[in-house]
Amino acid sequence: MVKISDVARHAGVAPSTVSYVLSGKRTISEDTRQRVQESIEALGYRPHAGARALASNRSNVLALMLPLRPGIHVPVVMQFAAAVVTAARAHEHDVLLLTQEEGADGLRRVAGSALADALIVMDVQLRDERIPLLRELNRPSVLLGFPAEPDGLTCVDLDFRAAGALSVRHLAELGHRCVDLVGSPPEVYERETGFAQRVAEGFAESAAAYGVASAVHPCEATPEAARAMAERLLALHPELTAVVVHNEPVVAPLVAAFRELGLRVPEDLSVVALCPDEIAAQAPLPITSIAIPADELGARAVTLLMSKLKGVPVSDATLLPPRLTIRASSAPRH
Amino acid sequence: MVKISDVARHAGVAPSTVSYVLSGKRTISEDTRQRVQESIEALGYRPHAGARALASNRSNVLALMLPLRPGIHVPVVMQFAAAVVTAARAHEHDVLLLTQEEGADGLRRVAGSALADALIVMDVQLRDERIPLLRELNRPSVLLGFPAEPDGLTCVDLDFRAAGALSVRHLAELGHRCVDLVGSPPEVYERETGFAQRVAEGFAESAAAYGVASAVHPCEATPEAARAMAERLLALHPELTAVVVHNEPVVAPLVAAFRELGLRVPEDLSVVALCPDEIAAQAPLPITSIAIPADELGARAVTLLMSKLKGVPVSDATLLPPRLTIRASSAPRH
DNA sequence: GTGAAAGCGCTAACAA
DNA sequence: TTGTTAGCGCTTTCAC
Repeated sequence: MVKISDVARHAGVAPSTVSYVLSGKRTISEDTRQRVQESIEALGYRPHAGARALASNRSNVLALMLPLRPGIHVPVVMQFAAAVVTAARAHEHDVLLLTQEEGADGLRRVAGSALADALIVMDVQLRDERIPLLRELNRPSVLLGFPAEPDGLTCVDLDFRAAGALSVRHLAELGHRCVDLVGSPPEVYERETGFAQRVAEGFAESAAAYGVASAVHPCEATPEAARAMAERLLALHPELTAVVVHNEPVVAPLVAAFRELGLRVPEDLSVVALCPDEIAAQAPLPITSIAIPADELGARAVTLLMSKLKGVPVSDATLLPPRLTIRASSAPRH
Repeated sequence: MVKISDVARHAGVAPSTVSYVLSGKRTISEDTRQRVQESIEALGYRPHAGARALASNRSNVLALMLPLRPGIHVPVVMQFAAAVVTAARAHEHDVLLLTQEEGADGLRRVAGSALADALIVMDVQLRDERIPLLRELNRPSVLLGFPAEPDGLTCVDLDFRAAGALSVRHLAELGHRCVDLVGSPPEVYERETGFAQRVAEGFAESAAAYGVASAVHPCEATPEAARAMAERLLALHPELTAVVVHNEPVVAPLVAAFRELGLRVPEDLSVVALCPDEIAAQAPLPITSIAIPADELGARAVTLLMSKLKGVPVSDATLLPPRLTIRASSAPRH
């Protein structure tokens, strides 16, 4: 194995000089830098990660804990992971993969053994055993999502309130005057003070602002519930011309149900969904949608961590703006 | 930070004794072991990963390179990754995540810097820039899939030939006497001497063995091609009662096409697919299928690496047996 | 602008 | 069965 002293000898300098050329932590004459770089190339030198971590107290590794539980949409997780790895590499860091299964112990382990300098935790629950740990751990961390008590933690997420508002805005601008929200299952609203509520709030506020008649309907995540919901909505609001859906499994069945009930989409009824792009794009009728911006979330999580590692303070909450992709399911009211 | 000397002092032993208690590399009296363990607990000691890697020349980290390119079915990748992490943890190892994008350089980097002890590479292409590197690198590796020249490399994959055979066997046992294979796009057969051929071979051999009439039809991966294929098959073989599909995007469209042509599935025509379980299970009509056993592949890849790390030789090729899941698309011929 | 040398925390050879 | 100690390869302080 080629080591720093080999490079130093080859270049006719001290090992510390090689180290400084690599780190840029002190000024080196152009001449020496050149020679050292050439020696590094010539010998194919790569610093030993462990030795580096030991001496510098930095592993240059981020730990990323991903959920594997059902209900999480897998492509979104992968997209997020890929974005994290790519962003980390751009900052000379590597990524250690942990599964949610490992829980708080896993985080404690990689932090305690100095395997990782910082932690990214996806799929944060409102009451999460990892939260208290992350507080006491003296390693920077970023959470994807917001727990019940986010104070002092750095959290990143889609701005769900803005997403709810944006869905209404899109429909209002198409001329719709009556829009209902088909939401998540009832227990999601009861149990969590989380994103489902925020979508509903943004939806309701924006509807009020646009003078659009609106209502929110929690809905179980089954095709049968979707069918029943479609019938109920038509019975309740004959004047309904647009629907926002925030409930992934229900998107396709709901559209199918409306069609079976004799409504044409988008001619008679426009549909906007909050769901992963894969679901919206691959539906029989491509659905206008607002997606979780997994790429941006991953990249942002990493840049936040990098700031924290440098000691630069960052804001606790980062809410990414929603983006709406117009597909075939929404059209002007007529 | 608690270090090994703190534990040693607390337990009244030498640091090396603590090390040996942890590694089990020499016999320790039950009494000492007990005291040391208690001190470890009491102080919350965790060995410094970098120091360990430096002194022992082992990082206890596996690098896992995953594909993100389109065409790869994402849930399968995630499932594989999860299995690798879980298996690695069972062997006291962690997993470093690399993206295919990093290519050979990424592997060289993590191997050269001693970040990882061993490498797992998924989605191996027939002509892959990483293959020559893996040969010359003095780190054990396992490939998922088979390159053109697999000699000397440790490869793991589904036994595609057996999968082809199994699909026929299932249908033959249901009484079908005429079975066609709708395969991958033509260029896959031309370009690759890989899994597509092996499926076709296993299919053809098994058909011959069961005395079943059969034919192989490459098929483009589009709904239109699926529709055309359905028409063509019916025209060619009016007596056809079963079809095997090895072409993910075509599974659902093909079934739909047969139905539109007046055939009932499975009453008039049985269908078996080689595709990820998600696709088979979530089709409008759940499809009897043989899946890529991502869990087993991941676990096996890790155990193979562990053997290699211990210096135990392993066989070059590991072919996992196919498993067929019976769903609603296959039934006895009548 | 550069060098010398003291550790970082652990493992494993050697010694008892 | 246990202790002593010499590194592992790097970073960083101190010195010039």
